Amino acid sequence: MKSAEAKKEFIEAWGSLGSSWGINRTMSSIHALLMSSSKALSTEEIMEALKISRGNANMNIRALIDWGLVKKRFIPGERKEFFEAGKDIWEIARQIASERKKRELSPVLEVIERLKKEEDQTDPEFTKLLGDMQEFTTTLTSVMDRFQQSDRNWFFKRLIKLLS
Amino acid sequence: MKSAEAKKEFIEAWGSLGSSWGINRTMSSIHALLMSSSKALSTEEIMEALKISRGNANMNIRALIDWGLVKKRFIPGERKEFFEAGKDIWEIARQIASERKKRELSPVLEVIERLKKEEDQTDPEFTKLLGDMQEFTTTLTSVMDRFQQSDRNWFFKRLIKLLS
DNA sequence: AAATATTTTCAATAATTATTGAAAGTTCTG
DNA sequence: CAGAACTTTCAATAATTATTGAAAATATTT
Repeated sequence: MKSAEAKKEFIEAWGSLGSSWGINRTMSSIHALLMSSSKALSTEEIMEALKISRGNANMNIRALIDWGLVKKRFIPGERKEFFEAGKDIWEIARQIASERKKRELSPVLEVIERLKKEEDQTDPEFTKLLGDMQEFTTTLTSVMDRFQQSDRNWFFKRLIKLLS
Repeated sequence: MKSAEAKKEFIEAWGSLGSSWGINRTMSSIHALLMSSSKALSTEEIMEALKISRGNANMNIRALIDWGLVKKRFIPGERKEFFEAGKDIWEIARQIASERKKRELSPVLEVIERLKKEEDQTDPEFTKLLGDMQEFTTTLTSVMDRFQQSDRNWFFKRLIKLLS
């Protein structure tokens, strides 16, 4: 299979993955396109490759930059902007985990924490549920924070140890 | 704050959480309702509590059963079905992780694996990306499998150790 | 087996989310 | 600073996803 064809399939698969996890399909497609590209691409090239409008391309490129997954790249002599994605898969995973935690986990955890403090404990089972959830998320958050702070090797080594 | 009010907020928060992670909001709301209920509920009670139609209630209850998060409960003397959700948060997390992996991760990983085998390696950077992804997902899958198989205490203890 | 209770299905509709494209805004160049 | 190149915004529209409600199917009782 030709590399170009494989890239297309990869872009489609990555787009579906994002889509099924609540992320705009175009956003993840652009991300996949840039990850699999050997050079930085302009908005035009992205529009062309994915057959999308300028507005759509622009919005989703901005979102990717906002997520810290894509960076602008200035090319000497060129007037327009070029974009490139990081290719270190551990760094990418770290970044996505971090952003999702910030955007789509923390707000809910804050609600649970507040309810735990404020609810009148009429139903002991419900009180227990809130307590257990807090304990669980505290542990999970610690793991994720370690993952965030750590360099790849540290976390990797620990993981291997955990699995042995 | 009254327990009933806290439960309502919890249901809303859990619904939003599901929604932002690509899960039907009604499905997660029903799950939250059942988790926070001290007794098994009938379809009517769920419809009433969440102000949803019978069809919607039925479909999402089935989905929750399919995900292994909710079970039917027969109540002596009652003709209709009652439903209850497991309340062990570690078990719930394990179940959700397992289902999501099966439904929304594995299909993509299969594509990546196939591409890695079949692509012609014209672009070394792209070949590396596929390889790195496979390595990453293999590690992640191992961790998740351990999490699946393990009892709570085993994983918990290891996690504490990992963090210390 | 007819009447009744309950569950399931699914076409129609509603609600949400994504996309377009053109106008407005910005930055650069001669 | 005028014009050209490029980027951003956003109202209109399209596409997708969720929900309803009533009919069909199934199960239970008399």
